[in-house]
Amino acid sequence: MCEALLPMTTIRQIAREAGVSVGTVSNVLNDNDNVALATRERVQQVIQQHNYRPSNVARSLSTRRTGTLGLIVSNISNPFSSELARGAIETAQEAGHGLLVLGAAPDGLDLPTQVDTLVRQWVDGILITSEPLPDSRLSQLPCGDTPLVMMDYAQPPHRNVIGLINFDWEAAGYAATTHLLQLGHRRIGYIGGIADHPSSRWRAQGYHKALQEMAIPVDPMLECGGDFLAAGGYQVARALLALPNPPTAFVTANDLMALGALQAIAEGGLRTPNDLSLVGMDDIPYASFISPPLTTIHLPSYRAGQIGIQMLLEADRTHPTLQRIMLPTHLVERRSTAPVPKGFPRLRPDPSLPYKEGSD
Amino acid sequence: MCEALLPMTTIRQIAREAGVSVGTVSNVLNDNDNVALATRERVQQVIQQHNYRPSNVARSLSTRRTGTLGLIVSNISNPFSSELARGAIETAQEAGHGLLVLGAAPDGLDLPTQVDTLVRQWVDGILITSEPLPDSRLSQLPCGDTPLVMMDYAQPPHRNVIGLINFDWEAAGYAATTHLLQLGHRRIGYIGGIADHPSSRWRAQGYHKALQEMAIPVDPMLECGGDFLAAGGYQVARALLALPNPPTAFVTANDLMALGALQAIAEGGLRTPNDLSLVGMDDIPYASFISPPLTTIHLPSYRAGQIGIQMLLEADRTHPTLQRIMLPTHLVERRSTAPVPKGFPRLRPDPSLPYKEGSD
DNA sequence: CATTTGGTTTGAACCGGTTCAAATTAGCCT
DNA sequence: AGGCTAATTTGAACCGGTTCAAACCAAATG
Repeated sequence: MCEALLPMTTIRQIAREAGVSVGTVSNVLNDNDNVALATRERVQQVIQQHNYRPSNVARSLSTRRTGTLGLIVSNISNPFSSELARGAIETAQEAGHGLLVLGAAPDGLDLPTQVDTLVRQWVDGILITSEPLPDSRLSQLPCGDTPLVMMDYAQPPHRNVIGLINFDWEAAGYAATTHLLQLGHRRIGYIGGIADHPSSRWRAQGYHKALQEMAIPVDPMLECGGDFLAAGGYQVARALLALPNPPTAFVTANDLMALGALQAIAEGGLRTPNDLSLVGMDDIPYASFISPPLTTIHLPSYRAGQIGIQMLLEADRTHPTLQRIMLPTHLVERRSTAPVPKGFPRLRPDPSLPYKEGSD
Repeated sequence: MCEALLPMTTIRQIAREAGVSVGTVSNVLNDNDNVALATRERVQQVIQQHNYRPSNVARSLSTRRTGTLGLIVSNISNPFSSELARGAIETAQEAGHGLLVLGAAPDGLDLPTQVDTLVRQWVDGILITSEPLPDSRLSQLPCGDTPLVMMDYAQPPHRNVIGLINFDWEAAGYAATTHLLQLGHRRIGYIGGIADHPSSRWRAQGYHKALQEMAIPVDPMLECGGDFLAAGGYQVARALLALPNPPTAFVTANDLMALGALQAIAEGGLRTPNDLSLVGMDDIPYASFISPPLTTIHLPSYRAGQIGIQMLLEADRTHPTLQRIMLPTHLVERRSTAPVPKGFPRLRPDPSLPYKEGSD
C-alpha cells in the first residue's frame, strides 16, 4: 500500500507555526475560555491560512465519542422507511452528528452483523427499525455499551435498549376497520403484515376489536397475511375477490399493499370506491396522488425517525433509563372509501343494479 | 463529563492475557500469515472469551483509511433518491464499508458544510448526488484529498472528482417526446425541472430535438419550468390546461410532477389517457401501481448509486484518473399514453382542426 | 520586598490500534 | 556441537487529537 498521501496538516504543525503548544491549539479549537485573546487570534489565523480541519477520527479516539449515530433500516426504498430515514438524517445533522446508515439487503447482512459493524465504529447510539428478530437472538446482540433505540417492540429485547418507539398499531387497525363499518361495510377483507412482526399482530387486534364491537364474527377466510409489498397486496386482493362471497372493502396493513390491491380491483373490472372500498396504512407521501386518493391511516414516520435520534442524543449514559413512546395515528379520509353499495354482492354472474354513489 | 464507561477490552489486554505481544494480536486480527498456528489459536480463543471487537476508530487513525464512504443526497424521501441511496448502501455494505448519509434538509446545511463534515470524518470518498452548485463555489470545496464522484455534471467541477455519472437526459427527453409524437400528438406540454440544474437543460434539449425533427416549432407557452415536486407538477399542469389552446399531452421532467399533473388532469374532468396523454421520467417503483399505470422513462437509479460507490471503492488513490459513465435510459410504455383523440381540442370554445393521426 | 492569587501556557501521557526493524527461536545441515 | 537460514515474536514509534497537573508569569496584596 504505497499511498502517496500528501502530509495532512496536523495540530502539531499549527502549534509550531503559531508558536504555541498543541494543548493551546486544542483549547482554541474547542472554544475553551482559558486562552488569551491575542493568542487565540494568532492561532486562528494560522488555522485559516492552512485551511486546517481537525480530524474527527483522532478526536474520537481520545474522547471515546464519535458524534456519529447508526441507523439500521429494512428497506430504504419503501417510502415509509425513507420518510423515517429522512427524519433521522435531518435530526442527526441538525445536532451536528453524522449518521451511518445500514440497510438490510434482501440477501444482505443480518442484524447482528450490522450491529457489530456499528459498534466497532464506536457509534454513540443505534436506531434499529428493521424487522424484528426472535428475542432469543436479539438479547445477545454484542453491542458493548452502545445505547439502542428500537421500534415496534412491546418490551425491550436487550439490556442496552434506552428507548422504545411504537406506533399505535392497534388503534390504526381499529380506526381503519371502524371507518368501513360506519360506511355500512360488513364483509371487510384484511390484508395483513408479515406474521411474526409484533406490529402485524397489533394491527390485526385492532381489526378484531372493531368487528367485535359490532358483534360481527371474524371470518377467517377474509383475514390474510401479507408481505408489505405491492406485489403481495395484489396477490392477496385477487384471492379475496375470487371468493364466493367476496368482501366489499379491504383494510391493508400498509399502503404499498393497498397499491397492489387497487390494481387487483381495477383488473377485476371494479371501481374504487364505487364497488369496493379500501383503506391503507402509512400515509406514504404519494397516497394523495394516486387515483383514487387513498384513504389511509397516517403514521408519523418522519417523527419516528426524529424521536429515535433525539432519544439517542439525549441518552444519559451514566444512568440510562428506558424511554417509551407511543406515536398516535389517525385516519386520513380521501376517496378510496364510500358507503357499501346497495344490493351487493355483485361480483359474480349478476350484472345488475345501478349503485347509488357515495353520499358524503 | 463523568462517563462511567466500563473499561473496554483493548488489544493490549488480549495480548497480556494470551501471553503475546500486541503486534502478534494485530497480526492475528488481520489474518497475516506470519503467526504460528498454535499462537494464532490461543489468541483467537482469548478474543472469543472476551468477545473482543477491535476498534475501527483506532485502526482508522493509524491506517489513515476509515472504510467509510459518504453519500450526500438532496431529498431522501424522493423515491428516485431513495432508490439511488439503496444502491449505494447495499453496495457499500457488501464491500464491508459503512456509508455516512447526509441529506440536504430544505433549510439544511449547504454542500460545503456537508463535505467538510465528511472530510473531517476521514471518509474514504464521497458520492454527491444533490443539487448542483455554481461551479465557482464548487471548485473550492475544501475536501483535502478525498476523492469525489458527482452526478449530472458535464465537466468535473473540482480537481478531486474521480468519477462523473450521468443519465442520458437528452435521450430521455427525446424518447418521451418522440413517443407522444408517434401517437399523433402535436401540442405537447413540457413540465421541466429546476432551471439551473444542467440535467434540466439536457432534458429540455431532448424535447426540442424531437420536435425539431418533426419540424414542429417550439411553443414557448407550452414549455414550463418545475420544482420536481408533485405540488409543482399539479400547478403547472393546471396552468397549461387553462391555456386557450391547451396541449393534448404532457412530458414531465420527473414522475413526482407527473403525479401532480395526473391529479390536475382528473380535476379538470379529463381522463388519462383518453383525453390527455402523459409521460413521466424516473420510473419510480410505484409508477406501475398508480392509475393509470404511468408511461415513463426508466432511469437506472439503483444502478447509479451502485456505480458511484464502486467507483469510489476502486479509486486508485496513487494516480487517480477520471472515470465517466453515461447511463442509458429507456421508455417504459404503460397506460398513461394513447393516440391523440380525434376532434380535439375539446376543452375550450374553439372546436376546430382535425389533426392527422401519427402514422407509424 | 516577599507572598499570594489567578489567568495562561506547557508538555507529556493517553486513546487503541498498525507497522516494521530488530531480536529471538526453531529447524536443518555438515 | 556449531553454523546458517527461515520462521516467529517482540517492542517501541506512530497516527492526531484531548486532557490535566504542573510550571510560568504578571498583577495584586500584606
